[in-house]
Parts: sequence; C-alpha cells; structure tokens
Amino acid sequence: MVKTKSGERLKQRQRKGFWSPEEDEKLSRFILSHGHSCWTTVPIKAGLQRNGKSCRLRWINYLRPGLKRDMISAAEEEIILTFHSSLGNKWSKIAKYLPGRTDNEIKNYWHSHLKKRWLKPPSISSSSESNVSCGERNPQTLVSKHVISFQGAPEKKTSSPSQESKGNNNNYPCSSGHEIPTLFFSEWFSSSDSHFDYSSDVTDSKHNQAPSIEGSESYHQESGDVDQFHYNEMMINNSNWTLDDVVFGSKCQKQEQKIDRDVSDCNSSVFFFSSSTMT
DNA sequence: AAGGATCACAACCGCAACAAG
DNA sequence: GCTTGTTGCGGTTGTGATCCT
Repeated sequence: MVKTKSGERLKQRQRKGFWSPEEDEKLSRFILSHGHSCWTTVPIKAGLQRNGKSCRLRWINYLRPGLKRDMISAAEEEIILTFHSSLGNKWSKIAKYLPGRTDNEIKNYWHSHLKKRWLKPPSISSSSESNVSCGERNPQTLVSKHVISFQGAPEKKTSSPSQESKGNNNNYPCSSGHEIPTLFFSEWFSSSDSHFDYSSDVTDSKHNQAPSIEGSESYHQESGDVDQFHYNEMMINNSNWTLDDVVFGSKCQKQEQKIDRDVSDCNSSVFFFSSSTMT
C-alpha cells in the first residue's frame, strides 16, 4: 500500500501491458543508481506508473544485467529436462542452474518446446540435438554432473554435456550454452559503449525486445546520472561488493539470515558478476 | 493475398511465505 | 499470536509473429 508523505493513499493509475523503452530506461536507470530497497516504492521514485510487482518482474526477467537473450542451447535444454524430472515445476530452482536464464524463460520454454517432447514416448533414435535419450534419463547422474560443472566453473566449448568441464581454470561458471554472458557486470558497466541500445528498439516491431548490451552510448549520455554510474562501477570494481550488494541492496542482507536457502540464491544471482571482483 | 491456426513469449494474477510492527 | 505489507513463485492469459491452407 503506497502512501504519500502526508499519509494519503496514493491513487495511481497504473499502466499495464508491454513496457515501453522509456519505461525500461527509467527503471534500469533507477535501479542501477539506487538499487531497490523496496519494490513498492521503486515505481514511485522512478517515475513509473506501474506497480512494484510489475517493476520487479520486468527487472528480473528482462532488464537485469547478465541475462542471456540467445536461444536456449541443447545442453541447457538437457539441464532443464533433467532438473525438471527431479524437481518438477520448480522453475526458479531450475533457473539457478542456468545462469543468465530466468524462471519465466525456462517455464515458457518448457511449455512451448519441451513439454510435448517430454510427454511423448521416448523414441529410440532420440533427439539429434541431445546426447541423452529422454527415455533413458538418469536424473541423479546428470544433475550432479551439471552441478559440478557449474560450480566448478569450467568453460565449455561444446554443447555436449559429456565433453564439458575438462581442465578449465576459470573462476566463473560457463553456461552450457557455449558462451558466458557477453560481459561481466563491471565490465559492462564501465564500457563506454556497453549500455542499452534503445535505438535498436525503434525498428523492433514488438518494441520491448531486449535492449542490446552493445553499441550505444545513448543510455549513458541521456541518463544525466553519469556520476552515479561511475560511483557504482567503482564500488563494484574496488571493493568486495557484489552486484547484489549494489543492485539488490537490502535484499541479500535480509536474506543472510536464511543461510541454508540463500547461499545458493545469492550465489546464483551473482553467478557471473561477482567472481571477477571477489577474491 | 487472405485469413485462420499455431507458436512463442512477455506480462498479469493469485497465492503462499516471510518479516516487521 | 495477529495483522499488515512485501516478495517470490508458479499458473495462466494476451498479443504479436509466423506458418499453413
């Protein structure tokens, strides 16, 4: 329930539906500058006519740095299938093993691609994209394999799960989709040409496609918040702060109390970004 | 080329869990 | 212990794009 200083309930006409590039920019700029101590106040402070829930969803599923926007690879698909077989529809849990992917994305992918295949009787010839037959899955084996793979941070050059994690010393995990996210957050942050490219959206018929990470300085230039950007960058690069500390602010502090559950939660959300700054 | 069917995905909704007062 | 507010999750819906006839 949102109230003004005087205590009056704020009567806002809240927008629904697809997000415009302007709204995306406002939200991104605000969160990158201030974090979100409380989602319900974010739209107010950011000047958005949305509810906090919508802002949170938009940020998590779309604007958050580090999200992968490319196709889900065969290996990622395999992970989804594997974990789904053991976890069920726990999309958020499955998403933790697929850095850069959101629960929503995985859920959608499941419903549009995998569900039918999974429900189908396994064919002997199996999928040409997958090295493991659906009918012969061994969740335990595969799960542990992938967990080790991610946590041990190997870079994988092939899409075959069987070929992953061989003698790589990188400290960050690699997506099973062949590529790690384009940039670490701090790198993305500090790169002069690494901010959202809304110009590309102009030609996008859906206009809410993912802002391109590369190619535009407009975001930076138009934000009028350069100092805050550099401040955040500095905080990330020169301290032990993680992305969560900067962006997610109080959330992880709050969650620290719930260690068991949250070690994995926080780790997963800083999967890529923190490793280059944490020693 | 037109129009219906299907697909893909962003976003909404409702509920449960949790924290704070 | 109860109430209230916030957050996170999973199911579902709406809409634009693409395919098919």
